Amino acid sequence: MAGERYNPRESEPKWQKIWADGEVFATSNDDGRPKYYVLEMFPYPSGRIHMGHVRNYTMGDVVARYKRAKGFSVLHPMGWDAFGLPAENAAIEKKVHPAKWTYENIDYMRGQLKAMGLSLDWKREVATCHPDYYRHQQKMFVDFFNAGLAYRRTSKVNWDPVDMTVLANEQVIDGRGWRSGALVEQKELVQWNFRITAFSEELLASLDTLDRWPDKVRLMQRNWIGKSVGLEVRFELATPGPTGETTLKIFTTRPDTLFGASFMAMSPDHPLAKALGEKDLALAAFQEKCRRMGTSVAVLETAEKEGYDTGLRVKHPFIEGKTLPLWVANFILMDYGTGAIFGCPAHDQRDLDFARKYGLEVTPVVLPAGADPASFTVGDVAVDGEGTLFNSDFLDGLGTDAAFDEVADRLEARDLDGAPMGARKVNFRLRDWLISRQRYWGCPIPMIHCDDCGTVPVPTADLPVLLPDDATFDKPGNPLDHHPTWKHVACPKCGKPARRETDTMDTFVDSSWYYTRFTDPWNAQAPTTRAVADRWLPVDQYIGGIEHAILHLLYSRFFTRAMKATGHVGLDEPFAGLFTQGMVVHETYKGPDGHWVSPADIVVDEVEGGRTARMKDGSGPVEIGSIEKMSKSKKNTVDPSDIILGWGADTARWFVLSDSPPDRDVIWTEAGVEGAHRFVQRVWRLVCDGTALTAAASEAGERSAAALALAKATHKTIAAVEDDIEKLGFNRAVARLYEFANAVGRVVATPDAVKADAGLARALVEALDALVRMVAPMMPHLAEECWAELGRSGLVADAPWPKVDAALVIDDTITLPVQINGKKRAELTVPRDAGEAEVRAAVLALEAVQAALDGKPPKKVIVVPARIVNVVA
RNA sequence: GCCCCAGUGGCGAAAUGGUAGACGCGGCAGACUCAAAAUCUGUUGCCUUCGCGGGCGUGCUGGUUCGAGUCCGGCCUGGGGCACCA
Repeated sequence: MAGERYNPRESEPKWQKIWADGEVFATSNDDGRPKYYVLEMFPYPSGRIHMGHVRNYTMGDVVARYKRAKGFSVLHPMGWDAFGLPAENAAIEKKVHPAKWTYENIDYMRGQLKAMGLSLDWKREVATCHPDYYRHQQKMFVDFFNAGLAYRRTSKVNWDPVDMTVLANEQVIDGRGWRSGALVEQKELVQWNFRITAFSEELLASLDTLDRWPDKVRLMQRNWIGKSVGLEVRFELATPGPTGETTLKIFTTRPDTLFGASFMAMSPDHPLAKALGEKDLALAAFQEKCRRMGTSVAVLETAEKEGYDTGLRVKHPFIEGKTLPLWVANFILMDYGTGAIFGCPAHDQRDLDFARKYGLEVTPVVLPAGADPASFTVGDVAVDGEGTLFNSDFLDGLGTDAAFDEVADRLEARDLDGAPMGARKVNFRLRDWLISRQRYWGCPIPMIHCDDCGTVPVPTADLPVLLPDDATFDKPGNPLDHHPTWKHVACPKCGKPARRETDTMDTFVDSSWYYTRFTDPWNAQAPTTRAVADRWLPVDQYIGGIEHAILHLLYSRFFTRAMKATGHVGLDEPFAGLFTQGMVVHETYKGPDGHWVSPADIVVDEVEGGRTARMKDGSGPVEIGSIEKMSKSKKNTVDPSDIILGWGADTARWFVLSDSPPDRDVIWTEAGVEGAHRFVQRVWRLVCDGTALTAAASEAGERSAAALALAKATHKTIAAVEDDIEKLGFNRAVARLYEFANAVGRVVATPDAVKADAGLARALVEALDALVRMVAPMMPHLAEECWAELGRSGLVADAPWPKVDAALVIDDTITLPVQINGKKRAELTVPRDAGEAEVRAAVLALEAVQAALDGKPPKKVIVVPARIVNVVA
């Protein structure tokens, strides 16, 4: 065997079979050792795995295998986020049933994942589209409903009037339906929601406890929840509204700027705006135009600000006789605050843009520090910071915070129609979670509508509510709704004919508790087995894409609380540790005909520092484009199966761990893969060649200098790699292993020295043993092959992580850089435990320091122990 | 538009506020070879110098510090999210 190249095509399936047959990675719920739950975000079964999956699952697998080696009882499961739109699109476009499409994709992708050699417990696999999974989700929905956490309200959707269907935001392109091309309308539907806002304060406060989450994710969630302390103010209308309204309630976080108010604005969906629109054709037309923009906030806020002057006027609460015009404006969201604001253009950019467009007054009332009140003006940039009030009557001279309180106090004390005019209020940006989807391929919402009894939950005994198999997808609209029989059902309360809810759940619901189901997926009676769930949870390390930083993670945090409230789990926070990985990106290529071409179809030539590309089939030159996220549309994808077939899973795994820090994007390159594969072969060669030299290894006495150096390298590497893996710094761990392999290689390259020195041979045995154990979490197949070559029994997958000998990690002397005025000018080697005075004296005696000081005493000498010395001349 | 993040050699990158460029890729030179592949060794930020050495250098710009890739302010560029893609 030695001397031959390592053949992954032969070895990888062999070891995968041995692991599977031995159930090496099956996890028992009765294991007494300390638990470690590592989880990667489960995939949507789109058809094939992509490089992003390879990266994600490799990282998780390294952690899982490493923790196993550290003696933990590791839970490392896998499943499928299997409901969703693409299956329904496939049904429409390819005439294949969503279930068939989904399960076939799962089968194929499971095979791909297995070829990666992941240490997964496949016995716990779940698919969210399977009734064995979603029946429990339906049970929890009913529990949430009974606990007041699920309710119905009216919400807006994007409506395609031609396809008669609700469109996802991504299906609305430039205001038109992606399939029909019809202008999209907003439509109001009564829909199911989860009351996530019941936990706003808690979801916010609890972020502080998630100390193993990235700060950026916590910050994003904090901003998303968007707690703000402000004032609700009821303004008096100068003349009553169309249905007798006398006041307009607004929410503001800046009551201090009230004297700078120059207009009032409300959402096109505000009840008053709607009432006005019924009598004002021009306003109705404006509202219609707003409704055609769709429901996406990003679209609303990037659209040019437009408004319509209703002609109504609103009294300024503090300026006698002053009234403000009331506008309907497209950038005011009905979902935030009260759906109406007062506009203060000088101190809010959106208000300023609006005021400039319509020629409204701009009165600055907050003077930034250092500005001159006489000459201060606002141009096209609003001044939104703190300052001192001016142009503001009784507020003049106050700071912004004091002015806030003064206005709040006065308005709270003032009466308008029998109630205080102002009220301090905490407002959250977070909205309740709309879970209704008017689609087939999702978890049916287990409710029944009865004309007499109202909305009644499906009794537990009748769960699950199964999706009908015989749905049709060639008609516009919701297949569940137009199914001939499915929705007709007897009311569980009174027995009279009633109708099933035909909405299904948002797929984010499915992914909000799968990690809990993994703890006991065999429980047919209940979503969870409390004791088991409580033992495994929280997930110790969750790994997935940064694109899930807000929604999926926030919904899961809510869902866990809701499950706790309904008795299904005993904890609040599901993910103790979170890591967000970067994307896999690749160069793009355009062929001779100007179309995108696949990397598989081209050849790159390196010439004189430059790179050019041409078609493999000789049809012409290829233009190398920018590096972008791998996508089908740009054809810059690399199929993991091709890589695994050509190079082996270990090469692919090593590559995605190498070079790029895991939280940053990684660029897939052919050259990088070749480099990774070279290392696979190099480890194999080292183990084979090294083993051949160490037959005479013995425990014999004194260690030679060479033996000590190798032993030190071994233990320093173990310490460093361990530290790196604990911090998920896989690229650093890889670099340390390269370095270590180089050190081992230098020893193996001197066979005579090894043969003559039993201590060195012993150190080499130890080094190779450690190398294989350290490489095992990353390249498990290669490691097993090497383990056998080393003559070890059993599997390296079952072997413990090597132990660090602390004495070999610490050196006796250290070399300190010596700076003069912050620039490195010399080095100084001192004993590790040298005192500060000793170091200082030695530094001042250095020739370079003497020369720089030129006989004068130093102004300052900074000695940072074991780090650096800086002499200030 | 709003929120968040990133930017360092030819390339991917490393660096608890303390020697910028570890490690890898690529390049160059050499060894082995009839030759090539594979492998191994050396070298490789830029400018300057025969050399020793010196100067410059972490997107731009200003600041804090004995010392800034790292901290703070203002920009530029690229990316993620914005509630029905997952």
